[in-house]
Amino acid sequence: MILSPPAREVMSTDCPWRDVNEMLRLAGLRPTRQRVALSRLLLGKGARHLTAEMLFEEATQARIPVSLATVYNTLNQLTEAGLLRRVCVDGNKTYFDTRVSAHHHFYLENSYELVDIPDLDLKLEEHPRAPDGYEIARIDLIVRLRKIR
Amino acid sequence: MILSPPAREVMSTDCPWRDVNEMLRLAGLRPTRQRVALSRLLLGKGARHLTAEMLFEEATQARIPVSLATVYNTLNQLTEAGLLRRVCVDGNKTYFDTRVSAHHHFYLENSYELVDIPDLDLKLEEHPRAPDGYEIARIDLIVRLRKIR
DNA sequence: TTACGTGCAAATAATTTGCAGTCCC
DNA sequence: GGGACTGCAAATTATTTGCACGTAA
Repeated sequence: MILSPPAREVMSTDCPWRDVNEMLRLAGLRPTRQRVALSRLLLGKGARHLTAEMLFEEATQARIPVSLATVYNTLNQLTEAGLLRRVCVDGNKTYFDTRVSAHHHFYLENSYELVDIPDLDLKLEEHPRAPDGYEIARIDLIVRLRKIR
Repeated sequence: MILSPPAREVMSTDCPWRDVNEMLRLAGLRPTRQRVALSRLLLGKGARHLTAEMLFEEATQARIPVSLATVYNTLNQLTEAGLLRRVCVDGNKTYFDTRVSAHHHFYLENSYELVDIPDLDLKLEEHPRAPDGYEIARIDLIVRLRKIR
């Protein structure tokens, strides 16, 4: 089930209980303890880029009892529902981005961090038209950065 | 060891024996049976996008006795040497691109195929400047395509 | 000769899945 | 109460590595 953008906008601004519950319900997911807790961690503080392992770690620190498998499942379900976006950087780790609107990324090769590129900095390319018979599903632009010296 | 662009240009245009041998030697790799054979498959016919598994399959069909591990090792060594470029599309498969100069890709989501975007079709974006202290290592642009209907 | 390569099988790493028990509606 | 969800452990997939043997210089 795909959530329409406006619905998402409202829900993710901050993170009071009812909103997360409702968000999950709208996404067709039962608001269980684990899902609610993970959603709050994810969406409670602006744009974030997390791996499953990172979120699991955070949950553990926050004394939220949840298994790694459930973290994976939840991330996949929220992605499915359009509440998260999968970002692939280097093949051996999958990042999940809490900002789902169109935007691009810097990848810091030294620290393995993913950072949003401010829209202002990017007068977007006239992107190529899709070949006949195809439509553009999405455009991923990743600028890989390396520390100088 | 990194090969300078001009050297590469010359070597990869076609694929006579001596050139591949020399190419490998210049890259600091001993031109063994397997490496020579794999290099010819890779570089013998224009731009290609292959996974290790695909190359292994091709080698097997061509009666080239080589192990999957050696295919992986060779791909990594050639990438290291700047003769191939790693492209990450969806996290669970690594593609190797035989074209190492700057260019971008279409990814066909239905067939899991990677295709070069003709340079003509892409008036390149004024790409964002790197933040202070960083330099741009590389820019990856992937336009994901989906078949219409 | 001798260091570098190769093949195989075993090791890793990230992620998924099967299933028995648990919890929301 | 019943189906959806969770946790655990086992399975999968892509890739890497250790080591005995082979081969190019």
